[in-house]
Amino acid sequence: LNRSCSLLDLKPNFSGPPPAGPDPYLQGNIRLTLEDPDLWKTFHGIGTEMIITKPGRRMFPHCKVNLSGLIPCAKYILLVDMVPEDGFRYKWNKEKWEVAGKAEPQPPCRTYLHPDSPAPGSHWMKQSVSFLKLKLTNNTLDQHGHIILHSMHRYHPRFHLVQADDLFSVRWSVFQTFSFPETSFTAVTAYQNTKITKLKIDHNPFAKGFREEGTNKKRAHFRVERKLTAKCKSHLKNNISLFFVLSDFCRSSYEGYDAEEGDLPKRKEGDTVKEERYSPWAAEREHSVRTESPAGADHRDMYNTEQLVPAPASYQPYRFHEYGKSPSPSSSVGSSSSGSIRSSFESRVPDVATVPDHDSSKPRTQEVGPSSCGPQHLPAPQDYTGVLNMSMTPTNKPGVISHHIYSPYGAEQSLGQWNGPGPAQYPPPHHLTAEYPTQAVHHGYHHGNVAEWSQYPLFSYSCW
DNA sequence: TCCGCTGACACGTTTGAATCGC
DNA sequence: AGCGATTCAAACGTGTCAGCGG
Repeated sequence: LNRSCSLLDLKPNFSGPPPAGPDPYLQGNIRLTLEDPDLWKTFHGIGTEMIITKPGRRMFPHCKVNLSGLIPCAKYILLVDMVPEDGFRYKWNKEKWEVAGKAEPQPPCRTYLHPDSPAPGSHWMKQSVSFLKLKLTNNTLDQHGHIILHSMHRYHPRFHLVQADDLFSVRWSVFQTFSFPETSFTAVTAYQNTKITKLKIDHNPFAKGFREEGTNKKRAHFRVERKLTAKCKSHLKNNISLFFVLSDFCRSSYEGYDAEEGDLPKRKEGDTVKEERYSPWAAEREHSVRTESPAGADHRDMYNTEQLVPAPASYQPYRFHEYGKSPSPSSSVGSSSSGSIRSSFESRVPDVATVPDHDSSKPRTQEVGPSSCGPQHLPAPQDYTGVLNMSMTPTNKPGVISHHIYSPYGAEQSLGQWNGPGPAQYPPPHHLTAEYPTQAVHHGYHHGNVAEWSQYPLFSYSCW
């Protein structure tokens, strides 16, 4: 059932020291499968939307993957970032998505580091890996480390698996990238497609209160009260008698209620979702038109692979058919390649934060699960919990990379072993936006020394 | 006027501390 | 005293919707 992709190619990030640990050859069977692919496909068939809010909003469905083929004893780091699907902004118009212009400048690029990282392969493989706590925000000044996105823009999550004992050795490590077409979504501040709303309510336990069975009366009552409150505020502000307020409310509120009841049959149409399986994004995903990509990007990906897992043939072609005339600009480009696993040599710079001064002798307080792999002098997993901020911050120490790690589980601890900017863990907002060097994207794999590396953000290729 | 965004709200789930029984 | 099961309240996550503002 699971969608999966096997490692088709494997190369070290760059010509640095060889990967620590076992022979990379042994890693050729690594598989990363998306859990609950049917649910994702159901959403994708309609056109997944993800709410983004200032305080941050979880994804639903949330990213959950299974890993296999890892070396049980070797340590791995698992990351997720969000990649723009294309260079456009969209709008919801008459029950479909339309291009509404060029994409806005890319927000500060962040990567979410799985809280368990780093952990041995046995840990990653023993159960599914959930990114439940990953949050999306539209607040470009966000200080919590959530992934920043633009509303009305399309993205898809991308998973990065790095074999590394810790974040400090990531640079010398092999990493692979995986993505799944059906996980693409449009970031929105309010749902546009009512079918998506219905799907979310039906499948998300937290939204159980909005399901049609049972609680309608309560919510209707709630709406009435809200309406009264709003009207009272409004009318009182204008010194209008409460008598008229109430009489007006009594009329209009029930009109509203009736109208909603009348809407129910429309909502029921959502039940036909499965029959109507289509996607506003049709075939464009296959083409991945990144029309706004920096020139020359194609030459950057020499040492990494992205395992793009296309939807099954039975799934995507109909979308292509249904939306062949989609206004989406990419739908008219290229051809579908569904039906086979594709390894995409997407341009990117495999730069990962590295701190040379890491004290490996520091006592460890916790290991990730039982391990029979002998002594491992590694930081406690939570040390790296959270999100990597891709922004660059001036540091006092030459050669120190100042990627910021945000941790929803303990910000203080998360950076405990980094020789980064210290108190500037949450840098002034201007660091978040202005210092993302797009030029870094073009010079990925020739790093002479650590100081030079510090110019480059982690996975900067994802932002253009 | 339109439309995207925001914040307050009710409802349900999750979490963790407190309590109880063995 | 220690452990596991249960209870309960606070925290959190959710979609809704009126109002705001560009």
